Parts: sequence; structure tokens; C-alpha cells
Amino acid sequence: MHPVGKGLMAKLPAEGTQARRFGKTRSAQSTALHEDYVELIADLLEGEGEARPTDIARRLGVSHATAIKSIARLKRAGLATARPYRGVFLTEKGRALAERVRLRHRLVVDVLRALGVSSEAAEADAEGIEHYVSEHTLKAFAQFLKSRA
Amino acid sequence: MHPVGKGLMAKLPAEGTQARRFGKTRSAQSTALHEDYVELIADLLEGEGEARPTDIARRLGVSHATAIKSIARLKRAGLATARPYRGVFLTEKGRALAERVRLRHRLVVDVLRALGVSSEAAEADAEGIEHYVSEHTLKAFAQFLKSRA
DNA sequence: TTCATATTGTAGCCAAAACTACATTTTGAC
DNA sequence: GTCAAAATGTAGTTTTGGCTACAATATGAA
Repeated sequence: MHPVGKGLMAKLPAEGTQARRFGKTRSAQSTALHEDYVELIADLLEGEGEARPTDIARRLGVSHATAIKSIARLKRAGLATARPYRGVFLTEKGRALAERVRLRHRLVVDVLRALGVSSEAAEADAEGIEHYVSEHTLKAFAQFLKSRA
Repeated sequence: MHPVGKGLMAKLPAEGTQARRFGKTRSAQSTALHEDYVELIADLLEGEGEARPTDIARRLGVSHATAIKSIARLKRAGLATARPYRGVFLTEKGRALAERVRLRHRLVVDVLRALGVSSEAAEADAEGIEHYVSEHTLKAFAQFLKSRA
């Protein structure tokens, strides 16, 4: 994927605490969109049997042109396949990503709800939050949920 | 706060569950950068007495040219002031935003730590997560922390 | 005071993600 | 089988956020 960041985290000054608090966010942005699309496509394929650009666009709240362009990027990234007028499908890599994203999404929602956030807000916020939860934090979330089950 | 979202959630198809799970994320992206910059500038002003573009760039891990462009956007947004070769300052609005961002950041970090996430991971993840935590969720976080104090 | 160096600023390029407007293809009703 | 409507695709524009390369300004040592 190597979105943009090449020598980003390379020579950080390491002066004090807030030196490395930033940086990762930037290259993660593009990943977030991929994840949203892949997650939705997986949902559509399961629920409707097919994932058409118009449905994707409607669900994401963007124009169909935007959706089609993003799907092209997904293809370039090796996450999806799509032939003109034939709908969108996920590659093996895409399916794996979708599965990971889905698990993570559920975990984040569950944690938020456990903390007293309403279902609606939990769903809404998780959509943004989930893209920034590291593996480490994810594990902590799982353990927390298990401990209070 | 009303970050950007105007008519986004307006005419959603409301078909089933995952209809409104997306959308907000998109327009929130630009806000996140503003928040990062304002937060950092406030830190620098407090800690160093001044916020120079080069320091900002280094801390954010971007080139100084990028930082300067972003500072220009901050100015356009009424969050900062800056005169050539004179450093960057925050407007009243900018300071208010910085304060809100800082509070929220601390709250997110504290919650993550309370859930068993290490300090380092909590700091790192919070940097991404914080931009997507709604007021509602923020309140729940505060209450959760209070309840287990 | 001069001048090298560091800082700051400007210009120009690129890719992503959004849009509108227009063109093409499919599909379903007839 | 035709043809209108819906779906899909394409083109061109904008803003953001990133970069490199180059120009201009400050600053500090000598």
C-alpha cells in the first residue's frame, strides 16, 4: 500500500513526550476510506448478493461518480475486482480486510456501549474511531469486555 | 462545535441498519487537521513561548512547506494569526478550540488507560480517535471515569 | 559589518476525494 | 424488438494535504 509516507517517522527529534504523538494519522487517512468501502461491499454482497456502484454510493452518501472512482482505487490496491456494468467483488485480500474491519467495528461498538454510550451514538462514533484503533488497543478492548461479561 | 456537517445526515434512505453508519467521517477529515495544528500550536506557545513553522513541521512530521500551507488554511478559518517571520499565534477562537481538543484528548487517553491500554498506545491511538468522539460519547466517558474513581 | 547558515516563504507538481455535467449501456415495459 | 428510464461510466473542476526546488529573510560568528 505504502500510501505516501516514506521517511515520515524516520528522524524524529524524540524531544520529550509529544514528539511522536502525530504522524501516523496522516497516512492512515487513505486507508480509512478503503476500509469503509470494503466493509460496505462485503455487507452488500452478503445481504443483497451483489454490490452495485449506485447502492454503494447511496449508502456512503456520495455521488455515484465518486463511488466509481473510489472503486477504481480499490482495484488498484488489489482489494476488489469489477468489470463494467457487472458489479463489484472483493478479492481474497479484500475479504480478509473486510473481516478484520468488521470484527474491529463490532468490538469498538461493544466497548462504547459498555461505557454507557447509546447504541446510535456508538454506531456513529465507531465508524470514525475504528480506523484508529491499534492492535494493542484492540486486544485490551477484547479483554475488558471478557472481564466484565 | 458543529465541525463541518451541514446537510449530511439529511435524506438518508433509512433502509435497515447500516444506512447511517457512514457519512460524517468524510467532512470531519479536514477538521481533524485543524485540530492537530491548533493543539500543537497551543502546546508550543505554552512550552516554548513561540510557535515557529519549522517546529510545527518537525513535530507533525511534514515538510515546512506543508506546515506553512496548513497554517494559511488555519488563518483563513479564523483560528490563527501569523505574520511573515513572526511565528504563529492563536485567535480567541483558536484558543477555545485548542482547549476543547486538549480536554477531549485527555479524556480519551484516560478512558483507554482505564480499559487497560498502555500509556504509549493510549497516547498514540487517542491522537486518531479523539477527532471522532461525539459530545454524547464524551459525556459517557467522563461519567465512566467518575464512576470508577 | 559581512557572510554563511538556518529559517521562512513561494511556486509548481501530484494524488485523493469530492462534485456536476454529459455520454453510454442495460433493462424492463410495451 | 423498440425505446424510455435507470444504472453506469467518463470528463473536467475543486480543495486538501503532501512533496521538492528555489528565493528571500534573519541571525549569529567571525
